[in-house]
Amino acid sequence: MKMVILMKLSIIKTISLFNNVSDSTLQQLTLASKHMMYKKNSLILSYDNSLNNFIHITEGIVKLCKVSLDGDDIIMDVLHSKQCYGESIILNSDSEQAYMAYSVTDIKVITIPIYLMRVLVANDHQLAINVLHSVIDKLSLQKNYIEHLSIQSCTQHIGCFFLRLMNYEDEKTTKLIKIPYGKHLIAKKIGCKPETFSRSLLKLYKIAGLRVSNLNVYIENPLMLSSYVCNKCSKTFPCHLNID
Amino acid sequence: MKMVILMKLSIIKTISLFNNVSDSTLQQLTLASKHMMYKKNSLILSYDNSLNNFIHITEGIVKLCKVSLDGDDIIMDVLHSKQCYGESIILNSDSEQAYMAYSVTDIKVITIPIYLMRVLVANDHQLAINVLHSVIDKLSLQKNYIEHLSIQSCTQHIGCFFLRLMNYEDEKTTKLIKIPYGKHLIAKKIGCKPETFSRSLLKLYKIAGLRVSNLNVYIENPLMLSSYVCNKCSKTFPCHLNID
DNA sequence: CGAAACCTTGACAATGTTCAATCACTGTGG
DNA sequence: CCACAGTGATTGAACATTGTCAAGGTTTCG
Repeated sequence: MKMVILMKLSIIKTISLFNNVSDSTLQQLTLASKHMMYKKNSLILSYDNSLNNFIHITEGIVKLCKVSLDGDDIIMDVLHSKQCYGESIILNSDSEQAYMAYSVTDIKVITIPIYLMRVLVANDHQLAINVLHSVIDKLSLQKNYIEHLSIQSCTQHIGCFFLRLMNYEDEKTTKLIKIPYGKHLIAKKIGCKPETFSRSLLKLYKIAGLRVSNLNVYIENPLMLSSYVCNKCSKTFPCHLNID
Repeated sequence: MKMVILMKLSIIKTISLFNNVSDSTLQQLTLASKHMMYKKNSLILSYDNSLNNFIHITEGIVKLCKVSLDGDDIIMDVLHSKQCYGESIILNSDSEQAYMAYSVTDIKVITIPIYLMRVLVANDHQLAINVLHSVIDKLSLQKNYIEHLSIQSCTQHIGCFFLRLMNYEDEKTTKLIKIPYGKHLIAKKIGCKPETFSRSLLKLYKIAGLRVSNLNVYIENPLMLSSYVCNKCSKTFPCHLNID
């Protein structure tokens, strides 16, 4: 039993949100955390659960969604490993924030009861600062996202997605990248229809020699791609966004 | 001189971000704050200034912008009285976050050096919590905004804007509202061209009897409007957003 | 009154969506 | 191992929405 707790502790310690927090905080987090594995396409958090749990992705990819009145599901976010969800409900468990979470690949996650997070943030100043940091980062990413939404065409969005993926996969600008999840989901995340996504890939081939086969993408001319994608943006290539 | 400081203090105390912070914090905020008035269409913060100042709008309307590579300006946000800008740079003075701020109407604002905010947040737990609260609220508003962006048509956006304005102006659903700033700016904020904005107003007239004359808007059938606007959203009327 | 800024309108181009048909890939059971 | 169903991806044609450009109308304010 002790072994399990030590292992949990060592994992909790690797989460940047918990850097430099007090030993007491670490201990409580460790004891209350649940470490779970799920198969691809499982329901991780239902509407209700998402209001009561903070979640950290240790491995794999998770999508957050809502269901619209006419039944379609809306992709709110796609989380990769080392990302988390639930800061927003620490101070304010607003039902507007209730999402559903599904695994997109096989995953490992850690969940922590939100009431505990609430207590700890109220008492551990360092934890509060860390959470603040994390939320501010998300806010910045979202602002960039909104900026992109209002400026870029669909084709530019997709190019942008690949450019960031390139950045993310390798510090040097790789020409060969791997799509992390299905095109259907990418299209939804970007906010267009799968058909439009397909056609955009064709355009990107003409523009920058971007070739897709299966889940592999080869970009012949990354500079050309970035000049097409980023020409209307306020920032210069490479975009310093991670996957958001 | 003492009178001025007392007045400043009393104003600082009304800002919800500073609720329940320590007396020492209040005192430092009061001494370091600058209370300014600007005429309509003035530059409030340049790119550089916006990285060094936290700003709170006491009265009037302010717009935050960036300039894109091809010279257009991009509206990042429109702030109303009691709103503030600068939490994002308290922990991370990232140049991506540098915006320019212009007054849209005559305004009164308070600025506080960001380095002071940084020190105070690091030491005053209550202040850190308040800032966290504020940032989380903004994050939620942005998530809703993104949801709307990806779901609604331009006409729906505009209808949504008016519905929220109705909510904001009066607790009861008023039928008569006043546009707070020029249509040009609304269009940019919503993310469409002025021409499209114009045409959308016509559609809204046909749908819900929405009439615009000058800066006055009369909505004959608010329920009809909300059913048109909100049919694809995950939330029901009335939308609990304030102006964001 | 008249200039400048703002708003509206029209015709057309560009972009994205819808719907239907087809193709390709995957996994299952015979 | 193959046939088959089911899912996901692509393509085409018609359609809807939004953007662009140009012209003309309105409001505001000196």
